[in-house]
Amino acid sequence: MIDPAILRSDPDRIRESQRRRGESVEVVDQLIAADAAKRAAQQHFDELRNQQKVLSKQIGPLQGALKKATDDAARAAAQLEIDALMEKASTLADEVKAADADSDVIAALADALWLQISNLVNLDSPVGGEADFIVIEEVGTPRDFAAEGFEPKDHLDIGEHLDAIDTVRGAKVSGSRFFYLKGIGAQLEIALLNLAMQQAAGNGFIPMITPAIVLPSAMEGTGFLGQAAENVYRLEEDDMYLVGTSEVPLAAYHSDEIIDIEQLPIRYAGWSSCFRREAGSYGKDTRGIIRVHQFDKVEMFVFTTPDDAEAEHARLLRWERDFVEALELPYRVIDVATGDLGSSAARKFDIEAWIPTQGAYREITSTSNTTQFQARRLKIRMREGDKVQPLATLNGTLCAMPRIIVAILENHQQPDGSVVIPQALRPFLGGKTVFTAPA
RNA sequence: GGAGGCGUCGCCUAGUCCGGUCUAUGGCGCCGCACUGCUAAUGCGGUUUGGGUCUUAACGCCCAUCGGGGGUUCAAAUCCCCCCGCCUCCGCCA
Repeated sequence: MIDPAILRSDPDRIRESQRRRGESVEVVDQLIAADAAKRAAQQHFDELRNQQKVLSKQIGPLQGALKKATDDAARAAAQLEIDALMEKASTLADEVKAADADSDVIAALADALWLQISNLVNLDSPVGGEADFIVIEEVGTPRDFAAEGFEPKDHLDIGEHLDAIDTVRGAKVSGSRFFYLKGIGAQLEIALLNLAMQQAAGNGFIPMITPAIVLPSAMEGTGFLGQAAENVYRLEEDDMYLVGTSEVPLAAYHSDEIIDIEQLPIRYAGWSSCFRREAGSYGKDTRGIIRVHQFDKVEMFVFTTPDDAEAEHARLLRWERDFVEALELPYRVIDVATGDLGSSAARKFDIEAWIPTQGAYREITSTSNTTQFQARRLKIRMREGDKVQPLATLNGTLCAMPRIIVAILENHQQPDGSVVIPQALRPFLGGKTVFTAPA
């Protein structure tokens, strides 16, 4: 959630953000009313509760005096006094109970509205929908296969030729959008994992292997139960969720904690399986492994100060580019438009790799500055002297396996169906330079 | 899955049997001040978090917070119920 103080001091800023996102503006006005009502109800309760405590504290000592009293007259007098107070206290107790119940209902309403407000967009983000991104830079030159004299095959043809990818049996066992990585394919993923983790560790990231099933609080805290909820697998029996990214367990790792500012930034590189229902994507990318229900990913996640967040965001993008460049893939960087940010991000940069058989750039990484939005929901704060305030969190893809594998196979394929291995990966594949079909 | 024990404001800990004197004890750590040639030691004071209110601000005051939720009561860390987590033992198991 965003800073509640902004709702009172500068609601127009929130309205403008919602407008740029193409999300509800009137929810802001509902929230202003609900927020005021919440505070009023709380105040009413606080007052009554205070009266009740005052009364209670008078009754206590009187009870003691009553026990100690020796003569009947004193006992009767004390009893009389107690009875009078008790009567008042009794009606007050009912009022307190009612005020408490009221306050709970009103607070729940306000809290529910808060969850509908997305993060404040960065004013530098291009305004618009999915197609309104800005291309920041194109790097590398797509190969000219015509000049080389052959027609490029798509990643699935190559993967099947190398016996590296098996989507047919994936579908047989688990249904559509599931696949096996086999032989060379499995080795390739492991090599990519090692390269990614080596790079991340070199940049100060702590390697992490995270849970892939989390409680609702973690899912909600990271903002995945809003509009994105339809893409999340839920375990009905246990009321738990399969994560779509290790961003979730990494962000929630420090939930309810206060971190000394001296320890920031804290950087984690998380490795986990990711699960996505891909609801609403029927018919899209049905061939191959570009869009699948389960895949593995190395995710970078950073806890830092709000002041440092933008600079860290630039660093995350740089590290993502380093990785893609190490794999010798042509790519471009885009500045994602406000309507396509997701609820948590204030700003988002995607890297898209060139996919020869599609003649298009396709997303392979995404890095978001979620400012204090997730931290506030997850109660992750930093201590600076005697001040405590929510810190900033950021995330970025280092290596989403299927899409990187697609890009490598397609961009580095040879006329004979083999695939040249990028230099950087060779040390993790026993020095092998090329993938060829098994005999 | 079964049996037992436990969960207190950074860490450790008292309090829970028997409700009010808990405004939650003490130690460690940390912060400030004093003393000191410096350090150490010592002394004094402070030190949960969130919300509200007042204020330019600070201070102050009020409410909540003893794993979470519900209940009993004028009053709950304390009594009752449900849930969660941790530990020990047993069973099962990659």
